[in-house]
Amino acid sequence: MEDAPAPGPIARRPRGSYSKGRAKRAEILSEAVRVFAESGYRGGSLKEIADRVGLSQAGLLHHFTSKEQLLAEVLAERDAEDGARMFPAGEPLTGREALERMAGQVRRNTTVPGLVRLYAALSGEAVADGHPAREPFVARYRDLRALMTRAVAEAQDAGELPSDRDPVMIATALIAVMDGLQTQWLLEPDAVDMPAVFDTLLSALGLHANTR
Amino acid sequence: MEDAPAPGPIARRPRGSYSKGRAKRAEILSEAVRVFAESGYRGGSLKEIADRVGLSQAGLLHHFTSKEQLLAEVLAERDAEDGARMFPAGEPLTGREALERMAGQVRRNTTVPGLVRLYAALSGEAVADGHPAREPFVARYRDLRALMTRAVAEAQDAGELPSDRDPVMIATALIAVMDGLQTQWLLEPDAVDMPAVFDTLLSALGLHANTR
DNA sequence: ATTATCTATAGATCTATAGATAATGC
DNA sequence: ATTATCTATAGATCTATAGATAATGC
Repeated sequence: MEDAPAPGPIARRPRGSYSKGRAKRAEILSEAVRVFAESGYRGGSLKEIADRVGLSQAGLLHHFTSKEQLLAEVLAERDAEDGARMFPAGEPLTGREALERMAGQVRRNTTVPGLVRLYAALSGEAVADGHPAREPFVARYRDLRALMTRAVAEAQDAGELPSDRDPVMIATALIAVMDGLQTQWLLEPDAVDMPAVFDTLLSALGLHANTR
Repeated sequence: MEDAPAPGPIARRPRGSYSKGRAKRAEILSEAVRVFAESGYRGGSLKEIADRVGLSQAGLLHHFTSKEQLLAEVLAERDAEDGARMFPAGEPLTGREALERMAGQVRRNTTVPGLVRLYAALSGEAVADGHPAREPFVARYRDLRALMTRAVAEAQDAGELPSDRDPVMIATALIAVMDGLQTQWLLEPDAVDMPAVFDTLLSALGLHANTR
């Protein structure tokens, strides 16, 4: 009805962010990863993040309307990036390949302690009712279980894994090992060889080492 | 030299706590478990604990000199209790028995979500440098790995597990699964059957179901 | 007399908002 | 003109301590 640019008070239209703003926003996101990794979401303060990117705390909140929104964007960014690495869209993997990607991720994790810390810290908090990371984490595990369950079932069909086990159980266990290893490794890196443990488990489960 | 009750100013000697005090102290400890389980150590406040046991926050600090000391006592108490259940002193277990105790603990965990939450929340925070729970957690995992490594090696020697795998790797993996399952289960209890996953893994690893 | 609690308070934080000023780009 | 920042501040917390009062038990 009144769609035409009404000659009302003043015709103002948003111009969008400047390039300087976009750069600062990205900088904030990556520094937020570090701070949340070190102190968790509750423990990490906006002031700490702001200081590290050279802004006042109020200046930071110009880019993100609340601490919660900042966390949401951090999680969305990490999920997109990590997911893309493990299971690139448009590149269908065989079951075996998916399992090997998972092992590859475990190997890679040893080189990015910061990100490992982020997930360890956040998942610990996220189990609390009403925590802003709870829903994202629920969804993440749900997806991951579905994905890995399919991979395990496929590997079984291809005769690369014994078929007498419920793929859901095996998939859930593999994800659990991956997570549990991170906690032990973060606490005592020299005492826990994450990739070795994971590979040992895969082969103990009967994944026959072909190319590996 | 001056050991005799010096006739100094006034001969004062501490009398120890009254029974009412000891009871309150125990009450505080068990409520602290709940609060730390719900909100973690950082997120859990002394006021919340004090309210629940019917004390003022300052009144609570009469029994524990600091929040950190309260946490230390919570951890010490839980460790003693949980450790005693899994590996009772003076009752030597065979490797197989130790593995079955572990499976039993996984089963039991499904009945005590509060305690599971406590460990999930605290281990997430504990990976941070300087966190008061860090050292206790490092020690706990170190001990647990040693214990389970011995159990796995023994089970191998007894021919109940394939012997071609490094017992340290298997032990570390089993502990990791136990922990990782808790996170997934806390987030979506109905989607994760912890005992079933753990049992499936044990049998997939070749632990032949005798009595089980 | 000693322990158990309370009220009050100091001293730190923390997040989010209001309102001003500086920088950027149609 | 709009975006990017800043300073200032409201309003909540939080832990720990000081100093008073109430309860307990040699």
